[in-house]
Amino acid sequence: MARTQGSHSDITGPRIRSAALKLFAQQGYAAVSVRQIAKEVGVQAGALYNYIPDKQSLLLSLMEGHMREVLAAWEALEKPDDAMGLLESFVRFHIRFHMQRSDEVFIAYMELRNLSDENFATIEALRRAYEDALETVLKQGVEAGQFTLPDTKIATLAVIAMLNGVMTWYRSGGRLSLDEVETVYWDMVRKSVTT
Amino acid sequence: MARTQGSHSDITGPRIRSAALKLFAQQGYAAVSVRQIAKEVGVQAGALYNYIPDKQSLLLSLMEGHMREVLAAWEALEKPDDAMGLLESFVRFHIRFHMQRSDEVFIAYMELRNLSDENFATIEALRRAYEDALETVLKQGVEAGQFTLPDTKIATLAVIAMLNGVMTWYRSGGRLSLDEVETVYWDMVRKSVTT
DNA sequence: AGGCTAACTGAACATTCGTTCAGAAAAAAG
DNA sequence: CTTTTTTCTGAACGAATGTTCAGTTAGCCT
Repeated sequence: MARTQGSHSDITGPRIRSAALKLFAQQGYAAVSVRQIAKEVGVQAGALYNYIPDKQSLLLSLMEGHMREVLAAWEALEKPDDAMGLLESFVRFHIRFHMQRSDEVFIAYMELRNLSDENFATIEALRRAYEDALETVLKQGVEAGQFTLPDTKIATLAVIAMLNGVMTWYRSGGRLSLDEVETVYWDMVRKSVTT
Repeated sequence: MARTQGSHSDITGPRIRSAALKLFAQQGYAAVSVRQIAKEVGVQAGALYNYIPDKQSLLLSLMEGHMREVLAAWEALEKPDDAMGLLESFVRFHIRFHMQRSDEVFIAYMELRNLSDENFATIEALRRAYEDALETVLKQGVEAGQFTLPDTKIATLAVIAMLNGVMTWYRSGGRLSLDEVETVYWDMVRKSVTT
């Protein structure tokens, strides 16, 4: 046997990516074998190499794709222009967007150490760009006298870390709706940056 | 050759644990081989099995040991009895303690998925106990009218996530001293839980 | 109908993995 | 000094790893 029924590049390619995404998030990059990914797709291990140069490139591609999507989504969002409204937009956007892609987020934050130095630098630059988006908002608020912060850089990291925490515990169908969670977090963030 | 000069169970045991700790934190449990740990200790791979039943037990032991130490250290701490003072104590304790053991923390939060179901439950229970310590403080503050929180459970998780964020970026010798960092975070936490 | 090519199989490759164990040597006990 | 015990070596085990590739077939084109 060789080429199987209904096989198609357009289909197999994305399926490899989504299978890898799910498995990497579940078990970690190093713990997932190429054969495991192939099995999930329903194909032999060797077939993957028609789509990826090697395992590490697959990881990089997943991470880089995710980071670029986050940035693009934030850029594309319609935003108010006062700092307070911007910050609320960011908080709600971050929680909503990241909750919809918890696997991608998990990988992007956990598998950095499995990247080569060069690839690491690539991803790190993208993450910094996203952090800068928030810091810009905070700086604007400080200048306008709306926020009181001794250090916008630390505040940026603190807020993002806090928001990322949602993904470690929130499960849809739980006690609170996603909208309620957004509001609770926005409340805490707002208070933490104002006087 | 067999037993080498100066070999001693009392020495090799801890050295295995600390080598494993360092390597697991650096590269992840799944990516570190038993032979790598052995090399770091300066011993052959087989020798490790005089000290551990298997690789997984080593991971569990490291995680469990850490969690118990955190809990014990918090219990042993001398604390004020008003909620505000307690919360400040917790924030400063958490940052200081966890910064001194960043490897342990990293492992305890990242390698949960490499644990068997039973072992996972053990660690999860210990983590919950620590979270409860903070939630108790928050509840006390809410009852006393000092804190304003719609949901102490979420607030607990949000605060811990925020504090844990320090470890992803703080490096000693940087722009701020650990004490200053503590103060900045305490400021944000205090404001986020009060009106 | 027949040929072409894209898509996949299945076997093989050298390495590495976690783990076991008989035996050797150092340290402790007598 | 001799014996016992503790601690480690070195080789071996089968299984699994990432990756390559010649061969086979399904779907498209003419």
